[in-house]
Amino acid sequence: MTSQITAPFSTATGKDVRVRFCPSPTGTPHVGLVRTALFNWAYARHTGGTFIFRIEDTDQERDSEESYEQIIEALTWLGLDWDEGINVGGPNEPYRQSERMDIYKEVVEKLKAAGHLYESFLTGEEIDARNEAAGRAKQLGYDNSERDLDRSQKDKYLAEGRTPALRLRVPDSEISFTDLVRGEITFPVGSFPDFVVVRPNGQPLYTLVNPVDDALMGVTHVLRGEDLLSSTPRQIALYNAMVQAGITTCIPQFGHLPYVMGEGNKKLSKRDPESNLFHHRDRGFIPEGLLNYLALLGWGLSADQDIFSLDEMAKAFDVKDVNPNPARFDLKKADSINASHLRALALEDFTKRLIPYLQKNAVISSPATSGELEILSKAAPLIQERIQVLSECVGMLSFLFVDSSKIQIEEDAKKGLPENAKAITVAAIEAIKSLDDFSTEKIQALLNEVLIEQLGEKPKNAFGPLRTAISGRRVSPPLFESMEILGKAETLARLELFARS
RNA sequence: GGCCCCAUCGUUUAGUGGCCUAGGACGCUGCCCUUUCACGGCAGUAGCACGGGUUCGAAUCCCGUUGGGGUCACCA
Repeated sequence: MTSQITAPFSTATGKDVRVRFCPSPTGTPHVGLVRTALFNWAYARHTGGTFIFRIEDTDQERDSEESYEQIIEALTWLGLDWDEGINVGGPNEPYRQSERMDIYKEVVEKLKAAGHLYESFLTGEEIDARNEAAGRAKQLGYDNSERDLDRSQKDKYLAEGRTPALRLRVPDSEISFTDLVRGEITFPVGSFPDFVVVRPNGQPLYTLVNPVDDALMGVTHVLRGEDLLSSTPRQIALYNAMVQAGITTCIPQFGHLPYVMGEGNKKLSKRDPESNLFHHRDRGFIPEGLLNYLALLGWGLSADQDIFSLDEMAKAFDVKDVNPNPARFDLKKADSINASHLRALALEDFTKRLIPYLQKNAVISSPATSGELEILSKAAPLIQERIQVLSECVGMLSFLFVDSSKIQIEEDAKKGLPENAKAITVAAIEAIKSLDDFSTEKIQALLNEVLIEQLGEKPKNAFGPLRTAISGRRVSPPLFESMEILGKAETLARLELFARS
């Protein structure tokens, strides 16, 4: 039998580069998954190559249609477009593995005919038992003992009612490859046993289907998570068999992207809400910000620039520059990056993006009324530099959309107030009553004169109570602007309510 | 346990033998600006895991140690 890797690795560059994103539709999209999609996308765009989007739904137990749709929604929302695959088609249809079973059957036949696959009748328990009997460590797994089963033995098993799984005969040699992010990696002989590629019931497994589709779809660069690193030699062995069987011509190049870590020193768990892409969207990350931050987990545009656009990334991105060490998902930094992108948004765009968050929390109606939109258009510029994630607009702006009776004074807004808060408020009321031109400039000039000049209050003491009265919060948009938006009557109503409380 | 990967401030990164008494960003601290908060500006805090080599010279190359992570399925 063949025991060497003789197939060549892909040498594709530039427009010939073909990368893919091939998630399994299980659970909600994970930020690590998004990072993988992003790097593949960026590499395709950088090289001018092709980005393929395929779905690996060969696990009927765990796959769900809901998850499938969420993945598409995620990519669409993020703006990571693909050239070939789900919903857009292409020369290698279909792009859902569950619809490719006939193709796998054919490949399996070719592989069998070429002698690379053999029938394996032993069950898991029997394999364990054999290892125990042989004094062989259980972790070593299968012992390749059925490589050369003869006809009569097979018939005997068949007569017992057994059906065989199919295993790949792996080379008896070490396997090396040059990882795009880590350099040369070698696995010694015997690192892994012959592995199952088709279940006894004929169902092909990921171990077969993933490399087969990459081969058939002409994938030249496999950029994926570090967790797949140790299965790479197995896949190279399969590729080698496929090349020898005339199914494909070369082995793709591999690049293993570092983990996205969570708290402590563990891989960011699927159960951690911080791993959930939609959780971040709900908090108010915008695609620009989230993608920028995720890119920073293992890659950087330059030594001194953290903030960049998708386009800038695509221009500069090369897998070779990806850092191999695992990176911690740091929400504080992510927030800060997102805030920078929020500030960079055109005002109109920023305003539009606030609407769903306000609606979701019933701050404004859906669809929004023209009155609400008018208030929003005046209020949005006041908070664009004040929030980090969009959902903060709810707390910041809701006081502008209700009348005085609904204002609740938050606890921390009461804390720093001076003892004469009510006297100050009363003074402000008296002053404002006679003000006809209720504009920011006039309000500010007037209150400055009355409270600071005449009463001799410090600005902090003078305006703190008013802010609390108006917004119910310690942190709010600028005070005089807020008053102008509310109008004279509403402003007075709130101040009076506060003065009497 | 076998095998594989990883190792620069708290975090994320720059650094590919001399430009490094190690640079940026986030965080944190202080100051300035200021109607709170935020933004912005300025300043500060803090790191090459350890031990051997190689070299005139090492964060950078090699070996080892330690630490961390992953993987060893008829899941993907």
